[in-house]
Amino acid sequence: MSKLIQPRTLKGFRDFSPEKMRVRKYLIGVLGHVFEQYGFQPMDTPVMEYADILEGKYGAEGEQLMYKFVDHGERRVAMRYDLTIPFARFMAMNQQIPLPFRRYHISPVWRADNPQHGRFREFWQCDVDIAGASSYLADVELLSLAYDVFSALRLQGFVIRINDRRVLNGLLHCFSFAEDEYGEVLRIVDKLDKIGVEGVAKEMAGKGFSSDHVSAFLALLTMNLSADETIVMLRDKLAENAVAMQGLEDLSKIFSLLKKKSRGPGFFSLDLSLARGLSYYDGTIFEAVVEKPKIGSVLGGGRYNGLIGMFSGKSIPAVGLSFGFERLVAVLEELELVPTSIQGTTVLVTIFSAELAHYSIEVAEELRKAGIATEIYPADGAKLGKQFEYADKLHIPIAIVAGPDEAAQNRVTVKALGTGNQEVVEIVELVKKVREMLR
RNA sequence: GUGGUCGUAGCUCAAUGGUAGAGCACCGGGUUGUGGUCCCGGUGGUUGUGGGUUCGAGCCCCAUCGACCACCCCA
Repeated sequence: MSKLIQPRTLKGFRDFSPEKMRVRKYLIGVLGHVFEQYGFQPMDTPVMEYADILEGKYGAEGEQLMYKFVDHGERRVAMRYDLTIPFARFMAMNQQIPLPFRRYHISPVWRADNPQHGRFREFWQCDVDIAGASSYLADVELLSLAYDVFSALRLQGFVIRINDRRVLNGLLHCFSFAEDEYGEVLRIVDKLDKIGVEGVAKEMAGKGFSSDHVSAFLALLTMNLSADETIVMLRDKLAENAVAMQGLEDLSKIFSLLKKKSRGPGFFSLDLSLARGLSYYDGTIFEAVVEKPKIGSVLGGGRYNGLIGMFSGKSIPAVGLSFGFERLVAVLEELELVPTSIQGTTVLVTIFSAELAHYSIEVAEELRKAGIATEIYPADGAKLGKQFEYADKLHIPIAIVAGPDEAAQNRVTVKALGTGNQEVVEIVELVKKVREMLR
């Protein structure tokens, strides 16, 4: 006898039991449904790409987390790190596609990050993008879609924060930060909701930024104003910066078009302190958080007008959202928002004996033809009690007994496990009776 | 990648450095045409893995794998 191999899974990689898969399938279903309501089409890309396709797009930190290796043909390859870069590559390779192009993509990506709650090395992302539309109207479509997704998932409180990199850059310029400092400043500012104004001020002082500029800048970012008031205030401040003004006007139109959505369970917020880490965003940026549980952002996104051009040489404006699939799964599980009606088997047909197995199979066929998910107990010697127990454990709502008494009269006993009520019915009445019991 | 907490039966957890246990789950019986409750009995462990210290290690030390937490970064 050879030694047992220790069963184990790689750090940050998981199995999905049927129970876990049920939640995931539900989420995929809701997401896909809303996306297709908005006209987005599904697509997929390979899990591996040539390394140089992905390299240099995610910053130095991102690059360290990328799974890279040399394949059997000596090619330098990398595992998909997100869904946006492969999409950009796809667009560059498929220039016959009519623009604007809307697609969605729900697939796993890989990052060699240290795992934590709701954070894994293999995890699913869910991207929705519109390529070939530079207008704020594309942004409005996506933000409206995000709102509808969260509503469809029955999330009670959520905030979709919106900002614009052009506005942010304009402000950084106003406060005399040098252009090569923007990235670092924004990275620190992004922690505002986590470490507070003082924490950010302290960290920026630590990096040697003059405290006058920093405190005035932070005061502006954290002013407690409505979106409209913020825009009015900034029009004044950014008047001489054409690029920033363009961003501001886009924000203005976006907010005015989204106004009527905010009467539901969530709202949109113009948040000047929202920065987002990824470097390819160059216009609007988005992020969504749920009120509970505290799990970080469940959605990120923004405009990346310059990205696709890196592959095609021809600039194609684009804007997209990336839902945090794993975090949404965690939210649904913790808030118990997955409908219990999403079951597996509806009916278990018991096997009375080997001699009567054919009768049980006939009964099961009848139910399956009617679209009722039915399984037969796969053993011809098990006691009925054991078979009922099995049905009960799997929360199968209905069990059928097809014994000699029933078979002799072309009947079966149909039992609702929940109430314990049972009835003997003719085979021709079976489907009707089962449907009735399910109500 | 850095720092910390933890790892004992399928699950949740006990066990002064001195005989590895409980509850639940599982299997069998009470109940050979009916589950959930109840009663009785039973199976189950190289204590994550590999070394070391010790007369003796689940417990102490080192390494390693994994989970979680804080950084980093992000979904």
